[in-house]
Amino acid sequence: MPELPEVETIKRSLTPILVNRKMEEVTVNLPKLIKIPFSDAKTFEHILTGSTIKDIKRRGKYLLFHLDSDWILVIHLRMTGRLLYLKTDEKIEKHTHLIFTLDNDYDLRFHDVRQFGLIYLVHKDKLSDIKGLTLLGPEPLGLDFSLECLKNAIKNKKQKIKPFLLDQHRIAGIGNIYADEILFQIGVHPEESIGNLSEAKIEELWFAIKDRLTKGIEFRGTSIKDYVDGLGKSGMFQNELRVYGKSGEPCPNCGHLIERIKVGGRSSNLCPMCQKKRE
DNA sequence: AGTGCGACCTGATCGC
DNA sequence: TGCGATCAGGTCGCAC
Repeated sequence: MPELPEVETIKRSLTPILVNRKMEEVTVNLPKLIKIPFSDAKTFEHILTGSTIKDIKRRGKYLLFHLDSDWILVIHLRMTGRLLYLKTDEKIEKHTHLIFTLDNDYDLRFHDVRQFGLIYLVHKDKLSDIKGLTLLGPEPLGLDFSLECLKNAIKNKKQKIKPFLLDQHRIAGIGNIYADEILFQIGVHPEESIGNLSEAKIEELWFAIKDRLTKGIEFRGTSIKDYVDGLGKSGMFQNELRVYGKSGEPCPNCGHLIERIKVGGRSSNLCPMCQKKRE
C-alpha cells in the first residue's frame, strides 16, 4: 500500500502528536506480526510499556520510532497497514492488531487487513538485524541520490526498468504507482532494458523520480483503497495520476487509450504511443 | 545476474 | 443471488 510519499505523510502527521508521548500500555492482538528479535508478544509489550517516543524517522517505506530507551520500534506497513491516532474510548475496529495506549487518552493503533505488515523491536545497536532495512538503496530525495549514483546503479545492467525501479536495494521507496507515473513522465516503456537508456534519458529519469515523489508528498499521498495518514485523512495525489489505474482511459498527452500489462508479475499501466519500447 | 513463481492474507469486484 | 476466479499499492525465498 504505502510507498515513500505515503509513509512520509504518515510520519509528518504523527510526529507532532506522538513525540514526547508515553506508552502506558501495549497490547498485541496478533503475535505473529512481531518479528526480530523475538516473536514473543509479552516481551514486546513489557519492553515498550512506559517508553516515551522521542522521534519518528522514515527510511524507504519503513517507519522508525526512536524511544527514550535503547530500543527502536520499526514498522513496515506493506500493502494495507495503517497507523491511526484515535481516542482510547473509540471502538476497536476489526483487524486492529496492535494498540499503544498513550498517556493522553489516545491510542496509536496498527490496523492491517492483510496482515502483511512487519513490526520489529530492536536494540539500537542491532538495527542491522533487520535485513530489509539495512540493504535499502539510497533515499531518492536525499543528497546521496545524485545523478552519478543513478548512473552507477544502471551501468552494465540489463534489467527491465520497471523491476529496477521497484527494487528497494537499488533505490528506496518507489512502489508500483509511482514507478508507473515516473515511466510515463519520461516516455519509457516498463520493459525497456535500463542498459538502453541514453545519458539524457537517465538524467530525465533521475529528475522524474524526485519530481513524482516530491509531488506525491506535496499532495499528501495517493488514496485509492486503503491509504490514510495517521489522522485518518486521505491524500490527494490520486487526482494527479496520469496512468496508474487508468487503463482504458485516454492518455493525457496524446489521447490514445492507456493499456495495462504485466511486467515482472506486477501490473503496469502505460500509454503505448508515448512509451514505445526501444530508444 | 536476471526472471518467474509461490508464499504470506483478506476483501472487493467481475463474469457467469 | 451465488460462486469461483482474479486482483490489490510489498517483499522474500527459491528454482531455473
